[in-house]
Amino acid sequence: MPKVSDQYRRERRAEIAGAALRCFARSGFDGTSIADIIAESGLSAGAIYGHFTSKTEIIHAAVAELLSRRVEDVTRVMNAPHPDPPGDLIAKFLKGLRTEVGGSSVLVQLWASASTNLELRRLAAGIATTVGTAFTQYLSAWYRKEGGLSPNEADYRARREATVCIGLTQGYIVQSAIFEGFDGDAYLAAVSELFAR
Amino acid sequence: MPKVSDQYRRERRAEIAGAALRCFARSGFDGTSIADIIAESGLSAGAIYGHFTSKTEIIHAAVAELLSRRVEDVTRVMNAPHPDPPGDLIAKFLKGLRTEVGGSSVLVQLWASASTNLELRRLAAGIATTVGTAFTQYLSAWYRKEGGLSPNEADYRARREATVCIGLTQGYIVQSAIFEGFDGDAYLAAVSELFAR
Amino acid sequence: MPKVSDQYRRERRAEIAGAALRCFARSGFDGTSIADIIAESGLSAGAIYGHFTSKTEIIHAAVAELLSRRVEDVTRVMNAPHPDPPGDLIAKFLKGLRTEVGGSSVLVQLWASASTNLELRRLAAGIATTVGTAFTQYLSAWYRKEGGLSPNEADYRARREATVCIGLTQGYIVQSAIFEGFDGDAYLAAVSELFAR
Amino acid sequence: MPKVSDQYRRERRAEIAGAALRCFARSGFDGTSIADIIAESGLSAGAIYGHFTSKTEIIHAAVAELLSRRVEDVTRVMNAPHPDPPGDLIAKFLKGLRTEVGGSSVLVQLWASASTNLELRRLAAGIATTVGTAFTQYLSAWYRKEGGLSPNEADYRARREATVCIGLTQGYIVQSAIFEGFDGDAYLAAVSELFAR
DNA sequence: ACGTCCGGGACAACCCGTTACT
DNA sequence: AGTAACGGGTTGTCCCGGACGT
Repeated sequence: MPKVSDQYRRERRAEIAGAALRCFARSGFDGTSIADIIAESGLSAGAIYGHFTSKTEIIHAAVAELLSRRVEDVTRVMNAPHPDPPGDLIAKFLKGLRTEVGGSSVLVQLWASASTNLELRRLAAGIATTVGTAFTQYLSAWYRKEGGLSPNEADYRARREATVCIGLTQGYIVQSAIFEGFDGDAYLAAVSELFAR
Repeated sequence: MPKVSDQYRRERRAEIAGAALRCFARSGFDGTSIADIIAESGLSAGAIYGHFTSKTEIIHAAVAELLSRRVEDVTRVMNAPHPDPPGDLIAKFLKGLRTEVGGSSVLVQLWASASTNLELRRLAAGIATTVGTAFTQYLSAWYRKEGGLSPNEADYRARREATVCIGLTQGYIVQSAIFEGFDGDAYLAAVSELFAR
Repeated sequence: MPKVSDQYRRERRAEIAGAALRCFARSGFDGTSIADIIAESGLSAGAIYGHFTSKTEIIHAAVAELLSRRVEDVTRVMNAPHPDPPGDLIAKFLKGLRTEVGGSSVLVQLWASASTNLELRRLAAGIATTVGTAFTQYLSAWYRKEGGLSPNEADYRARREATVCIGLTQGYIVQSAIFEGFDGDAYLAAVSELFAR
Repeated sequence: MPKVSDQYRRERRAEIAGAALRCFARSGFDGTSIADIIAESGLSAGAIYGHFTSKTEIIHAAVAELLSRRVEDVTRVMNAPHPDPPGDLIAKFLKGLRTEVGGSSVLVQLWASASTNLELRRLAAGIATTVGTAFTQYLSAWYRKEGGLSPNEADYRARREATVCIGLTQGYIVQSAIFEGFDGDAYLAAVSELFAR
C-alpha cells in the first residue's frame, strides 16, 4: 500500500517541518537544536532522521512550506480580472504572512542565512523572483488598464517598480520582526498613498 | 599613562571588532566561532577575552561601530542647508553602507538575531529609530521648503512616510545581501521617481 | 521494555560513577577532568552526558555510592544483638572503607569541597549525621548493657561521645590519606584501649 | 640597603600569602584563581609573580604561615613546667586555630590536596609529625608526672596515644569545617572526659 | 521496515596560570 | 610594578549514525 504510506510520510514530514518552523520563529535557525525540534514535535531523533537526512534539509522543508503558501496567494491575486492598486497587492501578501506563526521572523532568518549560504541564497532568490515576476506582471497589467499606458511603457515601468515593491514588502517584514509596536496598517496606508500619487 | 593606554585599548577593541565584522559578513554571527575571530585578528583567545567579556559583547561592538559611521552620514546630510529630495537621502545612506565590507550582510544578520534576542532587538530598534527620526525631520523640512506645505501638514506627512523610507532602505539592504546581481542604482532610481511624482 | 532499560541505565551510571571514583581518588575532584573520566571509563563524552548532566552530578553519584555501602555496614552492625565495644564499631566502619579503592582519599576530598560548597556540605553533613545517630544508638545500647547505666545516663553519655567517635574515624581517614606508612591497626588498638578504661 | 628591602619583601610576601589564605578558605585551592588573589590583595599579576614563581608556591607559603603559628603554640605549651591533661593540649591547639580566619577549612583543603599531591603530602606530613612528636613528648611527661608511670611505660603509651590525639584534633577540624552548627566545646569536653577516666 | 535509544567525537565558548614588554 | 597577550585546557552541547527491539 504505497499510497497510504506515501501520504503518511508526507504528513509526518509536514508535521516535523511545522514543529521546526515554530522553533525557528522562536530561536532562529542556529538557536534551534535538533533536540528542540524533537521536543516540539514530540517525536524522537530516530524518527526525524528517518524523514530528513540533516538539519539543513529540515530548514529547507520548513521554509519551503511557509513560502509556498504565500506564493500561492500572490499568484492567485495576480490572475484576478480586476487588479487592485499595487499597494493592495503588497497588503494582500503581508496579511497572509501574518497568519503564519512567526512568519516574518523566519523570513528574516532566511535572508540572514541566505547572505552567507549559497544554497539558501538560491532558495531565497528563487522565491523572491517568483514573487517579483508576479508583481511585475501585475503592475504591468495595472498600468495598462488603469494608467492607460501602452504595453511597452507599462512593462518598462512595471519591471522598474517591481523591485521596489519587493523592497517595501521586505521592509515591512523586517520592521514587524524587530519593532515591538510596529504599526503595519499605517505602513501599508503610506505605501498606498505613495503609489496613488 | 592612562591616556596612551586608553587610546591603545580603544584601538585594539576596534581592531578586534573589525576582524569580527569581516567574519560576521562572511559567515554570520552563529557561523563565526571565536576561533575564527582569533584567526582573522591574528591575536589569541586570551587577548580577545581581555578586551571583551563574551562573544555577545563583540557582536554589539562590531555592529555599533558599523552603524555609528552610517548614522553620522545621515545626521550630517540632514543638517545641510539645501535638502535634496528624499530619494537622495536614502541613496546617501546606502552608498555609505557600500563602503563597509559586508555591511548589508551584517545588517541582515542583526535583524535576524534581533527578532529572537531581546538585547539585540533593542540595539537594532535604537538604531532604526535614530535613522527614522533623522528621516522624519528631513522629510518635514523638505515638504515645507519644496512642497510648500504648512509645518503641520509637512510634519504629519513626514512622520507617515519616514517608516516607508526606512522600509525601502531595508528592502535595498536585504536584496543586495541575497541577490547576486542586484542592481542597486536601478532600485534607487525607481525610488526617486516614486517620490518625484 | 522498561525493566531491562532501567537496570541497564543504572548499571551504566554505576560504571561511570565507579570510573569517576577511581579518578577522584587519584587526582581529586578538581584535578579530574571530564576527559579523564572518559578515558577511565572507556566511553565518550556523549555517553557520559547522556547519563549525567554535569560533573557535579557525577561527583554526587560517586560519593553517594561510596558512602551508601559504608552506611549499610554501620547500620547492620548496630542492629546486632550483642554489641561489641565502641572501638570495634569504628574498626568495622574503617575496615569496610579499606575495601573501596581510594576510599579515604575521596572522603577527604569530599570534606574539602564541602567546606566551600553548600550542596556538598549538605551531602557530607547528611552522611555524617546518619553515621552519628547510628553511633549514638549503638553507644547508648552498649553503656546500658555492658556498663550497667540507666537509659537516661547511657543516652546522655552516648550523645556526647558519638561526635568524638566520628572525630576519631575522621582522624583515621585523614591520616591514612596523607601518611605514607600509617599504621591503622595501631590507631584502632589505641582507640579501643581508650574506651576500655 | 638590603635590610629594609628584605623586610619589605617579607612583608609583601606575607601580605600576599594572607590574601591568598582568605581566598583559599572561601573557595578552596582550585576554586581560587590568581585573579582572585590579585583582587583580594589589591596588587597586580606582575607584583605577585615578582614574589612567587607559581600558584603552588603561594599555596605552600600560605599554608606554612598558617601552621607555623599553630606549631609555635604547641611547642610553647609542651615545654611548660606543669603539664595540663592531654585534652587541654588539644584544646589549646584548636583554640589557637580558631583565631585564624578559615583555618580549619584551609587545613582540610590541605589534606585533600596532600592525598593526591606528593609535595603537599610531604608538607602536611611534616607538620603532622612535628605536632605528633610534640604531643608524644607531652603525653610521656604527663604520664610520668601525673600517672606515675615509669619512663619506658610512659613513652610507650605516649607514642601509642599521640596518633589518636592527632586524630581527635583532625576530627574536630573536619567537623568544624563541614557542620554548620558544630559545638566545639562539647567535643573538647568529651575528649577531656575520655582521657580523664 | 520503522522507531527508539545510546553513543561518538568534534567543537563551542570561555578561563586560567603564566610571561614579556613597558 | 603593571598591563596585555598567550595558548592550552575546561566543561558541556550538538548533530548524527548504528545497534537493537517491535
